[in-house]
Amino acid sequence: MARPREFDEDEARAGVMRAFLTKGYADTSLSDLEAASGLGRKSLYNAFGDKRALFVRALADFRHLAVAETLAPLGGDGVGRAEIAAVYDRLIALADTEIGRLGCLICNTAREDIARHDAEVGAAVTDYFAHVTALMQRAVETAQARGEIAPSRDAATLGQFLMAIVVALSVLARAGAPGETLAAVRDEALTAL
Amino acid sequence: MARPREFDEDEARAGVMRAFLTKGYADTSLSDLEAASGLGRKSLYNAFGDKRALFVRALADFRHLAVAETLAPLGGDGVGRAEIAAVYDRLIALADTEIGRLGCLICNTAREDIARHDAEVGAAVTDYFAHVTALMQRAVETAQARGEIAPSRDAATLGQFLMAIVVALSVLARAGAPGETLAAVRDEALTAL
DNA sequence: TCTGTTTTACACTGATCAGAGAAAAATTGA
DNA sequence: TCAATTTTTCTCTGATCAGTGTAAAACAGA
Repeated sequence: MARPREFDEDEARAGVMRAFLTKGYADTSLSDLEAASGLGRKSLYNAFGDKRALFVRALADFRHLAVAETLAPLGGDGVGRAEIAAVYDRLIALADTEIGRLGCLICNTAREDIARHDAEVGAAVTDYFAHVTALMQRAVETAQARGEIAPSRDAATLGQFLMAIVVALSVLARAGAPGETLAAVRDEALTAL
Repeated sequence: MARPREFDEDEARAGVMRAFLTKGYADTSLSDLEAASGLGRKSLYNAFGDKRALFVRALADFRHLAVAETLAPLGGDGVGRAEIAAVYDRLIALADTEIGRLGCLICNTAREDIARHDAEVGAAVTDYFAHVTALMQRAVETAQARGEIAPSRDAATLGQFLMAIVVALSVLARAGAPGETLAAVRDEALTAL
């Protein structure tokens, strides 16, 4: 039929995601993306489209990765207070790795100009935050049913608060905050429950 | 002596700060800075130095502005729980304004590549977070002395937690989160005290 | 071996970037 | 009115930007 691809698409996308994590959308050049993915420019365009398309895909890749790994404890049934704590623990452990210190691609993107002018990018940010909020709220409701959290507390309000802690931990990790600071944030957030 | 300046330096710096708030360091062009400040390129360079120098000054300007306005309740003596709440209320009120929706220049900068490679910029981020933490810790200690917060709580840990809430509110404001979300974060954070 | 198809490598485009050079314009002191 | 000084306006530079055009390379089927 035709010449086969010489690259692995998943590896290339992982490299692209890492490049955008490091420098954001605007400041990442196509040369950066070539280097990070190992692909030539024309191959990148041929396989994924233009820079914006690459970024939108990276946002989706990051969300899937975050849901599958960092937020994994909240994914199953019967999750409660322990799983909320487990997510924070994962975030703190991640902050001790090279990739984790790059922060959260969605949180980082919230600060970019493209999030304000590109509806799809803006929605990716909003939707992710809403998803984290919903996961947290569900865990709160289960925890309340189990008696781990007082039933008088509003689960939706707590869900938003617990999502904000995820955001704060990601931003502080990117800012290079020490592990003790992240642990302090986790401890007090859990105390609030 | 010589030809006098035709511009007001404070106004120009305010415009520069707004431009960097909107698009960050890397994505703000000198044309953007010209438009935002009302100055020609050569006047900008003559008065302030290069783009990096303009940015470093904008970071300092933002910090002074934040300390003098948003964090003002924490500045005096005898500040306690009410003043912590007042700071969060100011942040939430700010999020309802055009400038407030641009977020916090320091938090935004934490995500930029320049914060990782430029020591002075990185220090500006770290120092600001440390300053907010110290202000919060001091308020906690006063509140404990007054009996507003249990003396068994660790003031340093609470200070870091309360700083993280400031960061979260700023990032969520930039992300366009509704006021109810910000209020939920504030309410639960204060409940934790 | 040849044809058709896709991927690859590489040079090229016009636009924009940060910054510098040159000279006119605007002031003060002489 | 003139000299000295600084700000301003404008032009220019080499570099880099995102994206494209071209053709060689690598395969499958005939």
